[in-house]
Amino acid sequence: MLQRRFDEYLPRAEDQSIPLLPMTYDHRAIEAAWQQRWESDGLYRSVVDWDKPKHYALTMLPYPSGDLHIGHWYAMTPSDARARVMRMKGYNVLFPMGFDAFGLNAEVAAVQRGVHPAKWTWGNIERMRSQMKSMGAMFDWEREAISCDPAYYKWTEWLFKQMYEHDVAYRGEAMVNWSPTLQTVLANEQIIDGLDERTGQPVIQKMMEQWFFSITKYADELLEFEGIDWPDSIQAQQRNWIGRSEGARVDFTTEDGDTITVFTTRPDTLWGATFMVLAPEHPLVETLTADGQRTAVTDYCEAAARRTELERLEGEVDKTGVFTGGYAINPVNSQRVPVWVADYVLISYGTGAIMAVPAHDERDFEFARKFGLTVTPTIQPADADPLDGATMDEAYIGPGVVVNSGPIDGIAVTEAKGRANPSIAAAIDWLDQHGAGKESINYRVRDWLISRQRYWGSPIPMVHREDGTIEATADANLPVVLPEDVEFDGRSPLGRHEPFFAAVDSDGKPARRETDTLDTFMCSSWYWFRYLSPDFASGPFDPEEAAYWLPVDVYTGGAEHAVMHLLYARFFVKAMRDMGHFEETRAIMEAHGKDADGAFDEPFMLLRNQGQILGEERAGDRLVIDGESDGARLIASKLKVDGEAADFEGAVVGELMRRTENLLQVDTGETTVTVEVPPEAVVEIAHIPGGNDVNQLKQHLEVQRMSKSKGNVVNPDDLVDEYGADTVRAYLMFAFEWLKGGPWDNHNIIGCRRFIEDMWRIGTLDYSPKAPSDDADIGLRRRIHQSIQKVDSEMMAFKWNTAVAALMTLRNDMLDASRNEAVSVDVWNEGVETMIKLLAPISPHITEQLWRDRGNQSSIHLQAWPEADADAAREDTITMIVQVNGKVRDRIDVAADINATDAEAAAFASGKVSEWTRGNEIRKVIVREPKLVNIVI
RNA sequence: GCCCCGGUGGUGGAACGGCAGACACGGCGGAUUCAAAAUCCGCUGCUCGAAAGGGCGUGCGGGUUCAAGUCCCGCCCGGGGCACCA
Repeated sequence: MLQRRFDEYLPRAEDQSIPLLPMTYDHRAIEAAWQQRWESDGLYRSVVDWDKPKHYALTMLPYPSGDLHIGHWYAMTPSDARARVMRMKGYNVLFPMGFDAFGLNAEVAAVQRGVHPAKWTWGNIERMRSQMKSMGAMFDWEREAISCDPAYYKWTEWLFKQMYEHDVAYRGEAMVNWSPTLQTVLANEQIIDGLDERTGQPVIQKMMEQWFFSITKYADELLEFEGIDWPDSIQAQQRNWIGRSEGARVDFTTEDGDTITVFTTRPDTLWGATFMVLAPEHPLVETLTADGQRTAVTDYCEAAARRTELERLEGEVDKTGVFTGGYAINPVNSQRVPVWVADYVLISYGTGAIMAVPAHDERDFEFARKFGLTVTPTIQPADADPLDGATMDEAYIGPGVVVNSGPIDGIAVTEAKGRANPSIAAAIDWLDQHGAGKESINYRVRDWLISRQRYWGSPIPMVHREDGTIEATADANLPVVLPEDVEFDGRSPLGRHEPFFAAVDSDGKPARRETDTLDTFMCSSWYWFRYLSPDFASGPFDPEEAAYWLPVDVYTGGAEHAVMHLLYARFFVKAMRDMGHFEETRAIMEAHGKDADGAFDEPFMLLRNQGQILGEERAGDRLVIDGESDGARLIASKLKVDGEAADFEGAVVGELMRRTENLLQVDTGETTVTVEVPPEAVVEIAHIPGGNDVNQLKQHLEVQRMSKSKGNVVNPDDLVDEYGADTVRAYLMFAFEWLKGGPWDNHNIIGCRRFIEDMWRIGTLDYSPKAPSDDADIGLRRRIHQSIQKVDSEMMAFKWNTAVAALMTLRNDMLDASRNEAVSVDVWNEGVETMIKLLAPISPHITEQLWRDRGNQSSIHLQAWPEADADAAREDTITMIVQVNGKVRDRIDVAADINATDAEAAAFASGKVSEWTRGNEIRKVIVREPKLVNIVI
């Protein structure tokens, strides 16, 4: 029988500092005591040791927003568990933590509360650091880096200066995104559908002089993912974002002699270019416009400027535009083509001007038909009547053969892009020979706009001299410190704070300091270098540390950073490499015999993105639905939430089980009905007054991100207090597919709490066998060693749910063994110790307590990771599947090493099989020893 | 429109092309209890059947294979990214 030995327990006299074992499993006492003890022992300090293999595990650093969120736990604790496994496997593991502390959010939040951003941020850091400690993670706090600390941003500034001196950073004028709400410019990556991704407010396009990083120089290298193991979706997103298109740049000449350069992916259709279109912001619009058209063009451009990007993208389905009155010459056939202005051409892509080929481009076709412009086909599809520009009713996009195009007539047009398409290759060659244009690659990605008209960020270490030139602040004067005695009124105070902006240049003349600050994404583009040596005073990182720890082996964090942080980080490493910042590190690596090739091309060798924890799913509403069935589902015409059966005649009444979009799964008590709620359905929701429709219903039922305003926040502190960090950690790993995430569910956590309590029972059981048997020993050892194999491989693959499941299965086996009392004490102990070790990365406190309580002096977290004994794990009998025509008809226990002949014989000996084969010719027998026999009749 | 990822019991989720539904929650039945909670034992995809056992089942339709949740083709649906991108 299981028996607890609560009353037998006494603290071990020889080591009073080990926390006392509580009488019962008391997670509060155990967790607090061990966290303190680990800290005082420096258990998680990581120090360079060239005699041991290193492992740099990194998880994205939090932004100090106030409180630690369950999402932080979800992201960080599996990362911690993985780092712990690597440590137990003998690696010297670095697992640091810090804070991404600058940024607009902190500034806005602090000012709203009437607190200084510095005070607000540092307060939050204190709070979150202590909350993080309650996770029991193995963070090495000695290496903490905080981006708003002058000791940190000195090097952010220094790196900016390096970029400037190496022509990677530059000041330039460009059309940029300006947020009137935030009173600052934003990077393209921070704009989604014309809205600022943080506040959801519209941004407008403005011509402004700003600081940029020329990330476009690295576009091609950033498209390469060779040698790194990153998720497909992140690679795809980055490739999409970079948006490489192969084609040509072609110069058209206006009648005034100006050049209009266009980019096209289809130079083979140049002979069909019957007009041109400029973006309203294009610099040549002004000069090209004929007097008679001036009013119309000016009005059009002004109207376009007033519209936000959002309206331009979403509002206009119909093409608009106006003729400038000007003409240009098509260089391939010297034809005179009219030049139009239209906002379907974007100033921010390509050259802001296009050649329009209405016959073979849908947008140009629509425009040409609307304004009565000439359509000239230059591609003839095979097996079709000749295309007629006057009568075509849509643009032809497919393959064929080139026509009406002089020198390239007759060449095949395929679906291939770039030079792989014979017609495009021929056109490019022709352009090249005639000096009319050249092969060109265009990227969608723009240079990274890094200046912000905000206060709470790293200062840009530049001064504007009286003569209008710009110079960098001398290294000796870094960091340029952000002043704290400022007043806030919605705009950045720096531009009005004379003690800050009054500077002197290198000649001693008065100068004005740059008052924009750096995008906070720059701070987080190099933070993993600072962790290596947060106090290092003569560079951003100590090459001695870097040589040992770099590169980062495993990086985990949210996929929302796909085209921001994760792209910038890659760019940064490449730029730092090209500026020579890793040369000393490389030399040290090589001196230690470590291969430095590729160590500085990419920041993170392996990347995994956890999913997101959403608010708890809303179900259980009582629904009354009237509608008609289309066979598969019920189409609702009227629907009432929390209504009564009598509300509609003949209605379906039931409980909401699940909602996806406008499809509801409704449990009527007898069956589950799928209900579709079309937009025109009449919807009544008791506590939402007024006219409701399917959108209110969605709102009402939405499973979504947790937020304070929605009141669906799961507070990790409360969970930890109630269940313990060990249980919460295990639950977060068990309840979700880690890479996917999902809605929070408060009910299932009890299963993990039971599991942890069972671990306690097993670990504290005073076991003695009643009837020891070798069979029992062999059986349990098999299960133990199979569990080691399973848990190890699942953890290495980030499959935390199945790793925990395997441990739960072992728990069940151990509980069975404790009841049967047939295994020897040695095997029982082997099971207990293996379980403690395998669980240690997931639930570090209870395992430490049990381990020490079993008389061990050293921490569980310093023990070697269990290695599976393949012989012990091997099954000697297995269940062989016998199929007839692929259907399972019998299961037979056979020796695991059975040969094909015996397996077949065993299968035919089965009575169940002969019932199915009787009277039939055996056509074929497939034997997959030792697992399966399939008899085909 | 293009790119990426998904769709499996009441729920979260398991399944090297080879026993679909591991593990857990919930549910049902039982034990214990004066009773409840906790705990323990059994059952739990749907369906026909008293049972033995059978049939059906991984979004839909085809295909490859002795064998398909898994591979291929074509759809539908959901999530994410890009998008008047020249």
